[in-house]
Amino acid sequence: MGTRKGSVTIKDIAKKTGISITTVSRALSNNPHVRKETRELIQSIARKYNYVPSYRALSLKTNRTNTIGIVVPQLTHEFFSKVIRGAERYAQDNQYKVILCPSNDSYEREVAHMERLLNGRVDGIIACISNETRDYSHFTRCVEQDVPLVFFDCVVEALDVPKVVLDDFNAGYQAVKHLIDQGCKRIAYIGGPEHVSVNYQRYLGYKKALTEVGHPLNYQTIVHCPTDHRDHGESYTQNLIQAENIDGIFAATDVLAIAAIRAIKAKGLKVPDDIAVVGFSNWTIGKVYEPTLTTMSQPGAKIGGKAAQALIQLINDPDENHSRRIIVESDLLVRQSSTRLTRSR
Amino acid sequence: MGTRKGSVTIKDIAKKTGISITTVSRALSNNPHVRKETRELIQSIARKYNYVPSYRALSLKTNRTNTIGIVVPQLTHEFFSKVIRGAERYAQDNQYKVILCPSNDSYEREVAHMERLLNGRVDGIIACISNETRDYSHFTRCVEQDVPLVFFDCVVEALDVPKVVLDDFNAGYQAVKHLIDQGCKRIAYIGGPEHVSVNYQRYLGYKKALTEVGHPLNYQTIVHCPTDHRDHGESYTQNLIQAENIDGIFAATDVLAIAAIRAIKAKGLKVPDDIAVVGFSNWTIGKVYEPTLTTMSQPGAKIGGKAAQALIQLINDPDENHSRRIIVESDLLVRQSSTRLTRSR
DNA sequence: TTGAAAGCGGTACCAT
DNA sequence: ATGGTACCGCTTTCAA
Repeated sequence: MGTRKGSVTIKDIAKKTGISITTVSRALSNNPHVRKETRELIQSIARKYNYVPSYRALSLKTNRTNTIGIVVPQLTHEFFSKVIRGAERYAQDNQYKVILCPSNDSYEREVAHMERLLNGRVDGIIACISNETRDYSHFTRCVEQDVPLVFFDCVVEALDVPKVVLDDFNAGYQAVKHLIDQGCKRIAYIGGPEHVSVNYQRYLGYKKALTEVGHPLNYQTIVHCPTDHRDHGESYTQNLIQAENIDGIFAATDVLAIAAIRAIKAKGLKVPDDIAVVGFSNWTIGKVYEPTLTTMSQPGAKIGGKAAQALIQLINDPDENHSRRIIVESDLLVRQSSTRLTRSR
Repeated sequence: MGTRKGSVTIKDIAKKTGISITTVSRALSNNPHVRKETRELIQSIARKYNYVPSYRALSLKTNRTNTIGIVVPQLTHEFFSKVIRGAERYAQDNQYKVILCPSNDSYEREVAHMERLLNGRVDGIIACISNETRDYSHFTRCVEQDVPLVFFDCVVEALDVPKVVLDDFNAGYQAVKHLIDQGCKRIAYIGGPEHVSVNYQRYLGYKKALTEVGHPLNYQTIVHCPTDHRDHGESYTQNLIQAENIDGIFAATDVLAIAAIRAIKAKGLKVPDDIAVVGFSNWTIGKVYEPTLTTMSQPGAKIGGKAAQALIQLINDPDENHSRRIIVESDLLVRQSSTRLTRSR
């Protein structure tokens, strides 16, 4: 009996049959250098006693854990849930398991997770850095120790590893372009912290779209919220529409978009007729809310799947081209909150 | 050099210092039977060469993985996300890591996950069975092999293991009681598949509340949807309000509740004035939707945390009382969709 | 075709 | 205080 209570080892089978450990091992791995009868005997005994090879012994021997770690800022977040789902799906289809490392947007937790992964527990790591993270040495260490690493969404540009990202810049551009096409002239921007690169890229896309058609940039109508929580979104939008005469809003997240719409409604204005709104991320809520929310897609499962794929490639071939950048496209999903041309009145 | 590229082993340090492996091991674990200078020398070398004990060797030796598996039907689901967050949090605080096993409500995947966990990869498992699962032998096997197991939410009653559940029956009762208190006389029920025990319990709570105050049970106003998808919810509700004259709905999930409200609005009726609605689960959307949704709380993080706690207890003390049932209470959260007495007109 | 033994990276018992 | 060695469960080389 092995040490998992009730678990049988190769040694047990060897003893029981009087055959050597070596032969048992060979028989169980269908090595041809074993006589057919011997093999069948051993395999039947193994089946009978419910033999299962020990994961622990195997991973010590083979230096493989068949496990990857996934470091994410948030768990209860539609985008990250989907990323994890996509990554897990790809991993499972390739015999890998996934260890979950939510940092809860805390730098300390993120570092702690990385530390505890760099002891041979996983074969590689997928990570999205937290909003709070300014120092990247825990990731540098990972690379130094030759643990395969792939970033997604919020990445460390300085590190020479594969990165899977949305084309946030172009997505922001498209969103605002759409508002312009709907006839909006004074389009505001409201987004999360500017230092988070995805937000900044979306913002740059906004600027480009406006500049391109010669709309003036009014910095009074550009708001970088300290977080993208609903509460902030509502109050900032309130201030915004109080002070400025706008007819369109591009919100860098759906949460902020819905918060904005609530504020607009509260002021007695109508969406999209008075102010059209486009969000970002395609959250479920946007399909159900009234009006339904125009938004940019952010295919989390696809991003997660591609990240897992890149990681597993890297594990199997450590010398491949590291600095690949895998870009996932975002699509405009037109719904009620922005469709002014087709409105009924 | 160990076999993680760049990783140093105890043996390397022994060689480098000319000290025995044993002493190095002792020094690194702060064993007092090592001379202070020796210890400090070894520790400084270890630090210098970035020594990290091998997780793989350790887990083979100690028969501990410090990892637990969590089997859930869905990942991108607010409730399960929260459960996972709660479980992971507790696990992390107790030096455990979590392996994710989403079954995606597929019996096959659930079985596959369990198989791959029963090889010594984890110290224990937390599980919620999928809607599809009718055969429980993969869980029976888990118990037979003495792998600690804890169920939550959708549990296998027949198995003698700890279970963490919401008091669904009482919660359903409270929800309907609230509608009655609001003056509703003809209250409909709409829920997910009846064979899923949590749905059935909520339904029983509904029946009890009605029976208790002498309201007649009208089976025309009791709908068990094949799934709890929005689409089903909307069409079933449409039929319901078409055929029956109701003034209240208890929906066994928030998804169905919102679907119901959409159908009601589409018919030109008002919530809560014409029909009051109470949902179940306290999803984020219910706080933002208009009207905001009255609902029963379903504290996922708490449930996950308690499950992890029970599991880790079981791991550390396998002889403890197995058949514990840990019941988490649900609270009524009154919002606009049901507040008829305080409505402004 | 089969078996003995070394080794993966640690720990811990038994000597010295 | 320090070192030799067996062992955890399995694979693999070498020998027979």
